[in-house]
Amino acid sequence: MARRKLHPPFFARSVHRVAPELIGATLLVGGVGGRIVEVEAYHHTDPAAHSYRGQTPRNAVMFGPPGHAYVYRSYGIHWCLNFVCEPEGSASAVLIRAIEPTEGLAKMRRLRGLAEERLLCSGPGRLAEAMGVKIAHNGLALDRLPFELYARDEAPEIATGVRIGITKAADLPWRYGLKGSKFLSKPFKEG
DNA sequence: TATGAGATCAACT
DNA sequence: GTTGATCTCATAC
Repeated sequence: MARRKLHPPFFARSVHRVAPELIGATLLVGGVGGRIVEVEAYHHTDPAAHSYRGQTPRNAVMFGPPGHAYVYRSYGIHWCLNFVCEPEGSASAVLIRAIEPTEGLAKMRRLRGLAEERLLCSGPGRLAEAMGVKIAHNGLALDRLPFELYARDEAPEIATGVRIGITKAADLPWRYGLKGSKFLSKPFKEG
């Protein structure tokens, strides 16, 4: 498989361009991971975004340069992985919601304490646990280990829909997924 | 299939 | 004190 690395300029654009282009890309953390099949875009003008109300210690990375990882704790227990986008200071990010596991299946099963492959990485909290992502990854550059990001070979069919689990700006269609994938956290409405 | 509780932390009221 | 970019397990239909 031809592997083209994703370089920092890829992320120095609008989240709304970056998010759909991440579908089908390969993400590895510490050598394990797979193909990204579901993401959501969060822009700082968007009431659902952590950055909407300005900078705090938690979301500071979102206000830094693009091409870095923003990791936060969700509901007190889970870790969620985001990619910071756009030029410095714009404070937008793409939430990685689901991955089709291809590399390091055994290690990810061990980290998740789980046998079923379909549920390994199908959800933001799940994929973070499977790849061992935690607060130590907050602020790390995405073009350096332990992160590895590779561009997709061909543009896949993209499904779009409303984002999941939010109450503010819940009608914005900023969720993107690989059409027909079994590894989505939730199916997209048929279109 | 569907709802409900619990885990547990940062930000906000 | 409440809420949220969540998930798992339990109990009820």
